[in-house]
Amino acid sequence: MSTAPAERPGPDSPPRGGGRDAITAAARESFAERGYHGTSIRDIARRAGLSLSALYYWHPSKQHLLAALVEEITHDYFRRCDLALRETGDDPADRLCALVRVTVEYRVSRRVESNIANLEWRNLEPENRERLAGLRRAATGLWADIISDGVARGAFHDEHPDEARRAIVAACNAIAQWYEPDGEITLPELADRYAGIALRIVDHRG
Amino acid sequence: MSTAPAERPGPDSPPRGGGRDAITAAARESFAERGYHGTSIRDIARRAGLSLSALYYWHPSKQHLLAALVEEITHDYFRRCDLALRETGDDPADRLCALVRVTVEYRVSRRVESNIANLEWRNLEPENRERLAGLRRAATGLWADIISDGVARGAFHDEHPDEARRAIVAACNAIAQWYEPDGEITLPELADRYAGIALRIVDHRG
Amino acid sequence: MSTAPAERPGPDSPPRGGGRDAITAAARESFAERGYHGTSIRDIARRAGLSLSALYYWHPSKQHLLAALVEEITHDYFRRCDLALRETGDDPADRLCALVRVTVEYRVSRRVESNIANLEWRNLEPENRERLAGLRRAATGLWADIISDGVARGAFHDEHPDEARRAIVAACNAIAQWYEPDGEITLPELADRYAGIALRIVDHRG
Amino acid sequence: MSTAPAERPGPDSPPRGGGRDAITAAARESFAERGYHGTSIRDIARRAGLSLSALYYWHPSKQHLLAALVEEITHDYFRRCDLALRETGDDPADRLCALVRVTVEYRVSRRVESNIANLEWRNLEPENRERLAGLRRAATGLWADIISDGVARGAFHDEHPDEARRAIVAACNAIAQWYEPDGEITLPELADRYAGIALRIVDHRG
DNA sequence: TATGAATGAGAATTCATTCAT
DNA sequence: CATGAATGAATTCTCATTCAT
Repeated sequence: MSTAPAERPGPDSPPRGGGRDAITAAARESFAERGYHGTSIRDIARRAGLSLSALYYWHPSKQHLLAALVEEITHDYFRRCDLALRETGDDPADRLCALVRVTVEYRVSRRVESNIANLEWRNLEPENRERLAGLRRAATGLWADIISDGVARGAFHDEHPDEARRAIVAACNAIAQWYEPDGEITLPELADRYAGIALRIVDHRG
Repeated sequence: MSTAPAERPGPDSPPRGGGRDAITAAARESFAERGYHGTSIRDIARRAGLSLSALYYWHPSKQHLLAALVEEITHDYFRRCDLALRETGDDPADRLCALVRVTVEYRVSRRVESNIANLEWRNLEPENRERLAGLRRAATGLWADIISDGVARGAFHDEHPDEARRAIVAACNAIAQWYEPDGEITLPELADRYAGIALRIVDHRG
Repeated sequence: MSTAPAERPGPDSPPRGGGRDAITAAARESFAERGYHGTSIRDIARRAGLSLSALYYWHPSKQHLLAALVEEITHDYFRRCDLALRETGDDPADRLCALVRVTVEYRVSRRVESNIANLEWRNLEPENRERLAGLRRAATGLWADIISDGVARGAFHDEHPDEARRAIVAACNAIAQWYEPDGEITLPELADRYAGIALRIVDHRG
Repeated sequence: MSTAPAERPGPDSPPRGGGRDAITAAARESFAERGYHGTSIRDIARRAGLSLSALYYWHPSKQHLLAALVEEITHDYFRRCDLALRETGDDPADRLCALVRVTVEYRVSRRVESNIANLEWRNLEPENRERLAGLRRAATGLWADIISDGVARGAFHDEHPDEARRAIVAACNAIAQWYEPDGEITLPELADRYAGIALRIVDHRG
């Protein structure tokens, strides 16, 4: 209810007239390209094809725009993780691979969003940051639980699960920074490779 | 002795001395804390305890300040890598571990600098970015060469050296973002753990 | 169907009557509280529980809203003065007291309106101000006539009737600025006291 | 030697041309003419013959400008009252007349300032208002003490000293709103008339 | 009658930068 | 070496107002 409509009107091209969505899309792209402080609300309005004031009709402030964006992205990512894990059995390796897969897929198919969530977090005002901190911790927990479970069951042999988790997450997150959409490597293939990397990091032994 | 403002920063940043160093230190901290665009030149001057004009005496512009910082950091990091590799034999595993070690150490002991080099790169103006791009590529080359050598020699068995390299580098870089100086883990211990992670990523088999 | 815009729907809409009156009442209160320029048309609409557009349906502009208010207040006050004097004999002291009484009563029972008429006069556009200037002069004339009549008849002995008039009017007008509705003094008592003050100012000798 | 920015103003201000004083003078005139909210900082800057930014070099905000002005005026007025009373004997009638005289003089010779202090008080932010509230109360106290002393000594016979005080003060304050500098009446003469009015209000009997 | 969506002008304030001294 | 004073452009945000529906 709070942000974008449930129905997505399409992946791109803000059509004139869809005020709110055009602004959100423009903000997303601008923040991703130049960062929060590097983006002026004029940039956003221009990109959305609207006036400066229209922006304020839909959003109370630039900060609110960022917060709404980060919130939506964070929820979206978390929901996908949750869903993927629900469809996966309880084998730790399977679960780790599922989480890696969904993350890689998200970083690739939602590059722009991923970079915002990863890089602009620090530009949230404390109030907004705190509101989302719980969700962030929950996402961390998804990884941590799988890894500690794998270690407990003897599937993973890494002795430093925190470092393993951080390394895996950092590697996956970085994808959004270097991935070029027209590269030759396919998404499933990339996901496979990162799943392999993750399994090796936790020292999985079949 | 030249007194011209273009002089190189000789000693290793004593926190507050005379003009130039105070400014550089203040800029470093400010950029790291709030990002380039989130920092005003007044923030820097205030932090340095100097007037705005003093800042312009030493540096022609805010962008120049960033460029100088990024340049220094990039050179410094690269020099350390180079040095470490020179003191290491030609065993790929040894070399990979050496590079991980020096990187982890840098990310921890120069957290602030690491974050600037990693996050503010995109705020360099094209001219400055291009001037440093070669050095960046060279650093990438250090990792790539080691890995491809290891694969060639049969020490590493990973089939996707580019992904392995990116994963290792991303994991190491991320340290600067989460490391807390007063955490209980020691630096050598941390370096060991990341060396292990790296070896597993490239699928090293002793 | 797009989501609600930034501004909250405002759950506590005042139970005011329909459109026009709600707007007038809201404008009256807002102008009194924060002044004409300190009040935005949005403040008024919000207070009236109506949309911005509804406001423009009833009033062509913010300035018109002020002018209408001042006009109504000025007429209302003048009518009361006129009425009171009509019901009073031709004894100057009686007439002066009657005018004081009606003024005090107005300043107390219509505090908000009194302050608007007194303080926001200068924010009328020249056209509106001129339209009401005659009425203002007429009100001044009521006082002046009584006083000069009293002097002529030997009832009042003040030698400076203009200053006397101004002092009496200023004293009465100021009531609207300090009077607290829940104070212990009753309105008739207050009117009596000010009547006494006025008589002393004009140096009335029974 | 000019004062440091954003600090206290010098005692003498009006000479136009030096940044700080020009701004203060321009703000004074603008606020008096159109009120705080009716004045834009552009108006002030234009009037001062300076750029918008110069204004912010000297004053941190528009509100600060108002607060500084009101503070200076209030102090100045109070100081004069205090001084005048110190030079006056302890006869209540003499003291009341002295206070009236100094007030009338202030309202006439500092019309602009008087109107600001009287009309823009409500546009001070709570913090600033509270800081000055004590001084305001002290000024009220000067009047109240004299009147209650006069009543106690049997010099004044008014039975409602609060109303008397308010009426006198309101009458004096209003002068700033109607007085025209080129009117034919001289200042001492005006002061005499108001002293007479005041004595009659308190029902002074020689 | 009313509203939702939009706008251009203008609000206060901050920006990086300059320059005489 | 360093500063105090200033500036024009840009910043975020609010204003009164409009108009199709």
